[in-house]
Amino acid sequence: MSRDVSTEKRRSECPIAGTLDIVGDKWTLLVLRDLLDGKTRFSEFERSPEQITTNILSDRLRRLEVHGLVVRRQGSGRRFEYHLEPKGEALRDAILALAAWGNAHVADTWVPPANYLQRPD
Amino acid sequence: MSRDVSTEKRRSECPIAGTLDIVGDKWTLLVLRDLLDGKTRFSEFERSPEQITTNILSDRLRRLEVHGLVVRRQGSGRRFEYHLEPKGEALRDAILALAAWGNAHVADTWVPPANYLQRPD
DNA sequence: CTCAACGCTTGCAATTTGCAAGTCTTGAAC
DNA sequence: GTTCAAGACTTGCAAATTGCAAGCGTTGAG
Repeated sequence: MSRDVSTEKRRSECPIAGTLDIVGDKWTLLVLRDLLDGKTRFSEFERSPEQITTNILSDRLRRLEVHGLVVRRQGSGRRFEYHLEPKGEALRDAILALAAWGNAHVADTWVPPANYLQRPD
Repeated sequence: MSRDVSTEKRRSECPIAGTLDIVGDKWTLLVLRDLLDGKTRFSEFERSPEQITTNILSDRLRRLEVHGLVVRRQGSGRRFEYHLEPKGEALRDAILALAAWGNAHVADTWVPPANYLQRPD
């Protein structure tokens, strides 16, 4: 679906641009949100309210894996499980900051429970 | 170029999705970065290293204005100046978090000076 | 053994992005 | 007082990305 991830060009050496070159599209950060929320299976991501389509979901999971933010493991039976690596975990603060902005500035957003996406300690 | 901003549909009531519906594309956050960095003119954004094209830049500035993150003012002569509103300013923390992730996890990103994009006090 | 659910892939349409060129104002230089 | 260049865009069309619907190969339960 999208071209070889390893040939992708960076737009600049700016750290913000570099980050967006990896996660700056319409869907990737929402998949990461679900992973931070503890979801691990393809069908769980698919069931989120935004209704990502399967081709995009599968492409985004592959990219996240290639970039090392996610690992794909065998679950029970022949099902797969996707888990965050430290590199993906590390986006938690950025995602929480986006959530905070949404609650403050976008109308009719649901206010998540106090511990939503919070680092389990 | 893009269709009427006021008819755009939200994907869900999630605050993260709501935020991304406004700023979650390839370019918007980079324009915001430049605004936080004090740039105000069309040609200044155009000169950033990522080389945004003029049609996209003009579209993104219009969207940011419609959503109230930016105001467009008459500068000297008949030039325009774009300035952040509080709603746009409020994305600073999220953008700094993305920059921090980039510096930590993306190879060859330039490390910005300590006060880069920092809230002037 | 059958059948439904899971985890995808494929093909094609619609939308968005990218590129190049062109337009309309000033404001400065000659 | 006329050129000319810079700034701020718009337009048209090609290329890339996204969205939709359907299809396919494994399980695992009944």
